[in-house]
Amino acid sequence: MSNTIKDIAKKVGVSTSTVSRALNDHKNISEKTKRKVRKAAEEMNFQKNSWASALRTKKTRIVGVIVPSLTNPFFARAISGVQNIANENGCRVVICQSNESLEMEIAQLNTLAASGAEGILLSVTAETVGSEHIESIEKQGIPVVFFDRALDNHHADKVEADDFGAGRMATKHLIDRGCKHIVHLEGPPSLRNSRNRKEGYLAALRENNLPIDESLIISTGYESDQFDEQIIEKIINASQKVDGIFAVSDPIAATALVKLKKRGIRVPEDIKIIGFGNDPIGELIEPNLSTITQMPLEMGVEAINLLMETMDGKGAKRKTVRQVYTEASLLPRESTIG
Amino acid sequence: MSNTIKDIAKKVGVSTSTVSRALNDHKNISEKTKRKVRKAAEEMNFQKNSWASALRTKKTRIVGVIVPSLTNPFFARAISGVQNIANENGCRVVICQSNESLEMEIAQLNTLAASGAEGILLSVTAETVGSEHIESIEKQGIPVVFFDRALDNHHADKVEADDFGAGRMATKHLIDRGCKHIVHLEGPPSLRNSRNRKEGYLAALRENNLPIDESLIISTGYESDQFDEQIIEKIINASQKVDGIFAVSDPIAATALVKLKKRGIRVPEDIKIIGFGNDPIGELIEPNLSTITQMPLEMGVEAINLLMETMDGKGAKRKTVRQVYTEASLLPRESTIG
DNA sequence: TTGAAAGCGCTAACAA
DNA sequence: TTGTTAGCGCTTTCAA
Repeated sequence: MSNTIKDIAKKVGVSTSTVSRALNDHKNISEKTKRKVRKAAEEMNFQKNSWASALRTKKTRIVGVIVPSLTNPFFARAISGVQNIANENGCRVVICQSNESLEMEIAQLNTLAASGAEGILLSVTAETVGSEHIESIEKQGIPVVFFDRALDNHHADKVEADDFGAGRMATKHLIDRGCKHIVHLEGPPSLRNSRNRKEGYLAALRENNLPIDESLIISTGYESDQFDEQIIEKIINASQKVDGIFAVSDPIAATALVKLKKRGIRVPEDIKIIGFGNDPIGELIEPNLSTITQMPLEMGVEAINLLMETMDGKGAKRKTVRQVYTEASLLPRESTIG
Repeated sequence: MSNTIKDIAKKVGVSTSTVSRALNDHKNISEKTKRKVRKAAEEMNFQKNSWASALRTKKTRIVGVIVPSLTNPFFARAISGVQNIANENGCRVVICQSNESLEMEIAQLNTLAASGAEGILLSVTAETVGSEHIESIEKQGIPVVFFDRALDNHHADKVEADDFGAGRMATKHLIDRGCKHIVHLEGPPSLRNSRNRKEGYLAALRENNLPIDESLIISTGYESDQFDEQIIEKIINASQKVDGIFAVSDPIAATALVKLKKRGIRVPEDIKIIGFGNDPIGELIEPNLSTITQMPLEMGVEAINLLMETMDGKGAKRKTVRQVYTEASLLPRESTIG
């Protein structure tokens, strides 16, 4: 095993407490001693035993991250952002996937709490409705920060994309391209993001004096395997001839695009389609999919910053809830322009 | 904070050592005492402090996993397998992504070692050539098990897919469908997987008395953004008319498919294409992509089992290297059948 | 079968 | 500015 502060103390000729303080940059230690101690630590390749430290201080420097799925490029990227900042600050990141299952989400939260996570970054599942399980974690003194997917009836800090603005931007883009009868493929209404994107869609219609036709709002999931064949029927058989589609996600948009093409419908000539999220898939399908880009890395960074601020808040519990919005922007490609 | 064994001891009326032993199922404790202690622990919702335990026993029950990228559905799934088994055995899993960078891989290995990982599951980057960095970890007594992507000149346990067999199967499938001039889009030769898939391709050609044409073997990466436009030129301008393509990955196969279609080449009529890995993208492109399915979950399970066996090996260091192959199978779709 | 006591490596109150 | 000392919660040797 590696060296301990005792070894350093012996070598430098001071006490272990002086070593500990020097290493932790305590203010009451002379620069000279600090230098000597640090030099010795370096030479001996000292690694502080974080369990001993955690045991003593009750600070583990562990943060947990729970995402619905690691496969989603968005989350993978956001996690990179989290890891970068966390590591810079001497924190370890423990990553968990809930696989869109509330049961898993609860289990992961409890496991994280049991393993001493000092804070948790959470992106909820589409199944998550109540927030008792989250409150129970917070009651244990572990702060939770939502990122990307938040619960709106829960008072915790949140980092989200501007889903409303982005939904409006996407819809406006279709309108600008001449669309009059725009379908919205709506995500699970349990998710705040889905609802906000839909609200953006509705706002854009209203602002451009287009009628809102409830039959053009069709429910689906986020992933392509949740795409139901009936959606195509509904689009084709709509009372008004559909000429635009705004989908809640790129996989859904891409699936719709492919299936419509199979039915002989031309994209973008007959129907223009825009997705959401800038999934790599959009560049592979034909025609390329217009989409909304988010900033996953930045979102991860914002979230971990918020969390660490709270963690280091020395018990001074803040009463305000902070909400950070990251930018989203339009990425027009062939499926709306071509 | 939560209860300690001291609290349990007080409640049950025994000593802390008895509680500790009862909880750890020590053989010299009567069943009656064990029952009482466990009941109390349950009632008090006792969570053992793993740092105190780690500090004392020097066993952390932490395993690290390093993958090139979390975005890859294959790795995300393999990690699920690892997490399931690890959690069942009271282990925590720390996940890191190396982003296909050797420098990152080295950094992650060192971070994991410093945070006391007792074992590491590693899927190397395409840049990884030497194995000094891995040896240096092993010298610290931390066993490393390769999964999916292994280094062949390194004596550590490995869990891999049967890339050779799968490459042969894919190529044989094209031959069975009537292809005579088959291009292989080859992955980075630094990766054992790439080489094995290519060897499978060559074997299939040989076994079916087809000539091997070096100009039909074209280098590329694993990801679609590593696809070079020149590949298309090479395929179109080949001396012999190409009628089949076996690509090292689905993203590469899908990109080739899309770009060939843009050039007016029909798939599968003119050229049949098969990829590797069963990426969701294969079902979204038109025509659907034939592919090879692997068993990511099983691979993760095998890998963590191997690692835990070694970790729990009570110092009895094994001298043999174990190698596990997981099955791969053919998934024919429209791009070779249609 | 159980208990007493020491100690893992670190930190922090208190004393000097 | 530095040292002494006690103790975080757990395991384990030794003794009973």
